[in-house]
Amino acid sequence: MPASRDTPPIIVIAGPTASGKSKLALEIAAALRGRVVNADSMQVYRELRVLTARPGPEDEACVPHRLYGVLPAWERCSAARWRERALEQLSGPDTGPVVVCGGAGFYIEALLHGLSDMPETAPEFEAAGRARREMLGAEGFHREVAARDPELARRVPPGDRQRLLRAWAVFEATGTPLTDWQARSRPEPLRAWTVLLDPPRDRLHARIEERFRAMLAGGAIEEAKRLQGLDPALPAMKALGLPELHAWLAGEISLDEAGRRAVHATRRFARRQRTWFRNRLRADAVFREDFSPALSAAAMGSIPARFRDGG
RNA sequence: GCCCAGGUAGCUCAGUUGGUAGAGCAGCGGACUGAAAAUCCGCGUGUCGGUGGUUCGAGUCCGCCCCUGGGCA
Repeated sequence: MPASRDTPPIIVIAGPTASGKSKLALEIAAALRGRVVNADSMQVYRELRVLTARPGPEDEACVPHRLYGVLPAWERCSAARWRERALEQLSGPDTGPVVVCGGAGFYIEALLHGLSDMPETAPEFEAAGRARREMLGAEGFHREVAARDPELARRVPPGDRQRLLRAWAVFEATGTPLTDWQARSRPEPLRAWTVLLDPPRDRLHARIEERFRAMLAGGAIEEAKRLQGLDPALPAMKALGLPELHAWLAGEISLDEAGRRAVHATRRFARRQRTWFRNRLRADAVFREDFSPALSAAAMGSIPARFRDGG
């Protein structure tokens, strides 16, 4: 059954960073008279424009872009928060297909397959967990999590502080193991047509490098300066290139070195994205060639009629 | 030309009194249910610069040669 009457068709454009997603999404949304919805965890932050290669005003003038730059950098986005807002986009007054575009595999999965329903946990619990881990050490903390949620401790190694912290905090906040919450059923999956861009590694690497140079020329330094002084633990402060530019601004490394590190970090990120998409995303159409008008036409052509209708 | 210090994995280097090599980084693969551009997990054969010798056995000891850095002339 196609998407129900009150839900617009969903087209997903996924792929590693610098694979040409935004451009393709724009073209598809323009052709089908739909809109682009951001599925990138960093492009949601208002102050991050250059460093995240966010679509510019010209693009937004051409086609409606949603969920880009919608949160200030000092707030914390999350898959759940993003998902809620993305769902709003599916039930809003707009017409035309929704072209979900982004490199955050986790976000895309959260939207399409949902997250188990569970209460939010106040940030204090996480802070307490951090202190606890500091005190007990990695192994000790892992054992403590194991006492509360053995199933999770089995899955998650002691080194994975983020997941352990989350599990600890959820138990402290709710008295119920995270695993139990996660065992709750997820909603019905949403139907979507998923296009994956997966260009050759060498091309991707070259593009990442030239793109970073363009970012520097395009105001990345000013952008980084404006974000100096914010808590480096904030998600927005983890944007690729930002810590590196901050290190340069602090006089710790040369600009060249900052560039090398940023490009390097971006490549590694692209590798993780490919792993996710390759193994976890169920793509309906995969394009491995470089971005081009021909690819754009082919991608467009892959979309079945029932996903084109703006109903 | 002489003296010294080095030449070991793509890079930086370990290698105990001789028992046919191992870390970090890079790279690659993988995981992923409210931080995800995050957070983790796994994967190490390489003419030990070359060559001749000593030895049951040489990255390790000896000779010669080559290369790199530094010093003295």
